[in-house]
Amino acid sequence: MIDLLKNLNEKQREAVQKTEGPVLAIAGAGSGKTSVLTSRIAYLITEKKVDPDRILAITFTNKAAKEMKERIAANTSMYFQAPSWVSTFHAMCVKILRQHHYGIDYRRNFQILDDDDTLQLVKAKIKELNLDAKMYIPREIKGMIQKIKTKRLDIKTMDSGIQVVVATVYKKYQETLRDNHLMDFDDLLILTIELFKKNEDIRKLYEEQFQYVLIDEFQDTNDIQYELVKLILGKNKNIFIVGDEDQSIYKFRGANIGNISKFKKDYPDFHIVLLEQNYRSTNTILKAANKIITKNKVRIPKNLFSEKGLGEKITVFKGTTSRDEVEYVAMQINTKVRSGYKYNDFAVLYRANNASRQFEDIFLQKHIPYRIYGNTSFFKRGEIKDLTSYLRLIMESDDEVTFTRVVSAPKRGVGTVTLKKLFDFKQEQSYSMFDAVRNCEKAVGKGAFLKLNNFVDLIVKFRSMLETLSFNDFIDRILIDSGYIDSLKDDDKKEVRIENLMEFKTMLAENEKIYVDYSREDVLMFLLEEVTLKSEEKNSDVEDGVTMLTLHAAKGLEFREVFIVNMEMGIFPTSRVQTQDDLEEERRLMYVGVTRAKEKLYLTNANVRQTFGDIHQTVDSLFIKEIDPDLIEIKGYSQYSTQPHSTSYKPIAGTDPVRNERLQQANIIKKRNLDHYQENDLNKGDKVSHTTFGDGVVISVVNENCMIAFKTPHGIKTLLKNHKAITKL
DNA sequence: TGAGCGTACGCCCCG
DNA sequence: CGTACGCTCA
Repeated sequence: MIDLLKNLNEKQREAVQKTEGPVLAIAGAGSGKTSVLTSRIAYLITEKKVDPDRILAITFTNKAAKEMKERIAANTSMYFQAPSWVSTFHAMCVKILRQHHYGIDYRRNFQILDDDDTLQLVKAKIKELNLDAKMYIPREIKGMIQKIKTKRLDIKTMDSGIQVVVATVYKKYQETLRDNHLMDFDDLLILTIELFKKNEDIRKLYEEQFQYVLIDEFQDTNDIQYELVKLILGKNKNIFIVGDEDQSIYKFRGANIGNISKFKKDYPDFHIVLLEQNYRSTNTILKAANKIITKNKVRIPKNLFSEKGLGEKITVFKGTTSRDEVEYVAMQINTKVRSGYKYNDFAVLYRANNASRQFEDIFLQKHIPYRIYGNTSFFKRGEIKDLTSYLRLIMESDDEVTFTRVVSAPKRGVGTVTLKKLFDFKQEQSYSMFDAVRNCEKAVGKGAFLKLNNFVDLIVKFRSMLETLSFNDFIDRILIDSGYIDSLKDDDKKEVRIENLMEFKTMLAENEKIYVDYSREDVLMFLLEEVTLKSEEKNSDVEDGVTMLTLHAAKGLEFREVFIVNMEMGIFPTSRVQTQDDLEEERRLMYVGVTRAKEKLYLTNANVRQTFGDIHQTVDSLFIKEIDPDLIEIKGYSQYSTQPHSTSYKPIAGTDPVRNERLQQANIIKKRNLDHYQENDLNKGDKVSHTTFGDGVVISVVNENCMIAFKTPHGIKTLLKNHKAITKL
């Protein structure tokens, strides 16, 4: 037990040992937050003799949950089992809802729709309402629906313009989900809240079970998550929350930094612990991070420091092309590995998942082992979606989205018109999907009726095979008997698709061995759940490899050396930034990225980049300029070098000089329109027009910001003065 | 009514 | 460059 506290400083120890009552730990980046959390749980189990099952620990990602479980197990040695309630909010909710599904009138095997599925559904609803998808963009409507749900907005008050449309689509969308025993990610939380509110006895069960509740990354919880926590706690006050406002990066999904203040109000007798000392990074890195984050106006001042000395300077590298950038990263890694570093010591961080591609290509070429975290692209591949949809349909017959997909893979001569008739008929008669098919002859006509019934016969046949065949044989039967494999024969990506399907099959087979005590239907249910809820970890079998991940996914992790790549305006910060708030969120993301590095930080970009098939000249990320130049050394073709531009440029080893020259000489380099930035000469009283908010009047201009009053429903907005969306009238 | 083909359009993060 | 949708033809 003494071991447990030995490696902690005084503040950390305090956070571990203050087990009773509400505790708020403000934990700066690298302040040993995970150690505190795991030590606290281990301390509760070993010292306070708390039953592991009576501890609830909520993490933000599945990866964090997994890591925490492992560390607790290590800390408590072999004597105690790790708590089974270490999970994300969503995973916890699924567990509760499967158990008490009857309390909210859902079937036990309800299905969870992922983002793509919900987008499809929103599209379908927009079409159903005969709305113009050009005017009402499905993506945006979906975003607004999500906002209604996470912010608990009252749709009755939505009575102007587009809001009426959104409210209508929302109602339809929600109806479809409920009628078909489907949930989106927000529903998992909302329905758990509903379950607890409707069934006090069930809520009480959990209040009594969980004696100790711990929540990580509290600054990124949203309103419904807060509500849920309150319900689970009830009268219980043993709540431990950890947070850092500077690392709040999930506003886009409803995260509310205000939840920390709310906590203080709701639990006025809270005990606060400040973890300020950083144990991770050199002071060069911390200075850069501090400097960047102080540009944010909305924050509590805080300064990270460590005892690690200054360390190496931050390297800023600008390649001519994006290929140069990638080659440089690869070269740096290889050089260092030759001098004794491990591939594990490096991480490549990017703003968007698609950036991983070019790194994958070059790493493969140069035999640099890597793994990619948190990329769901494998499960989003068409063929994998098709197969999982088959599995869903075999288990859950009422799902319109899935039915639509499977009935056309392969094509069976059933199209949109027939399906619309079928679904309308189903709705009218309140039939289940399969019952609707069996009785729809009058509604859809004889030909379509036969086709639909043949299809349902097939699915029913598959269902009967589930209990008798191994997963391996089961999947083979589905792929062959459905004609799916045959339909791929003219596909030029046939080999890759089949390879992917086989990979998925192997995954199922492996899981089959784990869940031996469950019915096969349950195993399938768990697997589908996992596919939806958890993101893949590609190439996880690599023992020593470079980690590639998004800046978001990097939160909570650390590496000896970190490359933040594609540091260009429009990529990072993203071109979607419109308001000062948006920009501050991007800046926090930069702060998170910078503070992942222990010893050395690289910021890289390229002078020209190909997007949408066009080659553009890029502009450096403003975050580079926010770092004190004394902390930086410049490498490569760079606008910062003392002899600006091409005079100082020398082709980098391993690149193709001919290609570079061609790029520079030929007249194919189009000036990028500086993304979304332009000089706007705005003054108080000016009339302006905004692409999203319409006409407005400038109320004030302060530095790079301006306040503009728009017509209802937009009202007064604080925007970036030089944003392209603004035009002076 | 469904499927195939051509055109238009898009830079996201997570559970 | 890639995909998703709309139009046209069978």
